Amino acid sequence: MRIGELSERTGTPRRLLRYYEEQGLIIPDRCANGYRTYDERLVDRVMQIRGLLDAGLPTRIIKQILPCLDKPRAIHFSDATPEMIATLENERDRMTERIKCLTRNRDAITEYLDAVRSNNRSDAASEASTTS
Amino acid sequence: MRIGELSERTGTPRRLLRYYEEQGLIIPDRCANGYRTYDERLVDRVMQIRGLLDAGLPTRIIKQILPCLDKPRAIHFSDATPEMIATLENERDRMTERIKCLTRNRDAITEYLDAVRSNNRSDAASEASTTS
DNA sequence: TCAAACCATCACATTGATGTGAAGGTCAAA
DNA sequence: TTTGACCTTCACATCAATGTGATGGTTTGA
Repeated sequence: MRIGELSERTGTPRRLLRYYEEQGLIIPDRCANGYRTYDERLVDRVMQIRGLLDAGLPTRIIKQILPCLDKPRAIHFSDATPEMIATLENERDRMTERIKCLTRNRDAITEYLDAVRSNNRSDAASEASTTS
Repeated sequence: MRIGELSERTGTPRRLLRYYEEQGLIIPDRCANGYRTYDERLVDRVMQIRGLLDAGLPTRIIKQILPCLDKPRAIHFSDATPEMIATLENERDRMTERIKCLTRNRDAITEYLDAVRSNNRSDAASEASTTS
């Protein structure tokens, strides 16, 4: 598919698809006229990239971890230098921290919302009992 | 405590502590000479802010959700306008998405690391059997 | 009392992710 | 064959988070 379709299907501005390419996150083919042409699988890949960006990872890191997330992965064992492994372990730990932080705060929001809701219910109840 | 100590205890540059204040995330007192003075509790608060920033939330959103994460929270019910509730529900959902994305990818990294390790083990084993 | 180590404000720079638009090539349909 | 909807590259702009440094006031200890 061409860039327009990928853009529509992933909800990503064309500008950013080119940017991700520039950052080495995706590598489209080119057809004879110079147009980029994207493999079907890049739809998921782009959404994965967007999710990771939204979760605070910079493209530099995403580029490093992306190749390790594919199966079959035997192909990528060559990347597994000790430095790379250390990087991955470090990023995994940072992601775990992020998950903890997000979970904690999300749960607090949920709790707050529950409290507000039950508060409103009792408001409504007492109002009903005084106005009727 | 003053800004230097808070900076040390949270690992946060002074510049950023002032920035967070400018964004309305923390509100230090001032002593007579104009120096900022921070409550003990702001240590945790700053680390919470940093965690959320690192997890991809912008200060604008952090500012909105922070007041709802405190207990006792009865004080903050006044903030609970319908728009605020909608915002919170929306942010909660986005956080859930982030958590899912991070978890999925972190688990994939873990899986990759496990695969690499077992691969290295079998390398070592076969090398041992051929060289000894 | 003077130096060192704090603090203040202000301002300009940078970086990463994005927005926007110009100038021009390609292609399909009227 | 021309129009409109694609595509290309290039460049400049913006925004949030952060770095850095200038300039100057305050406090503390030798």
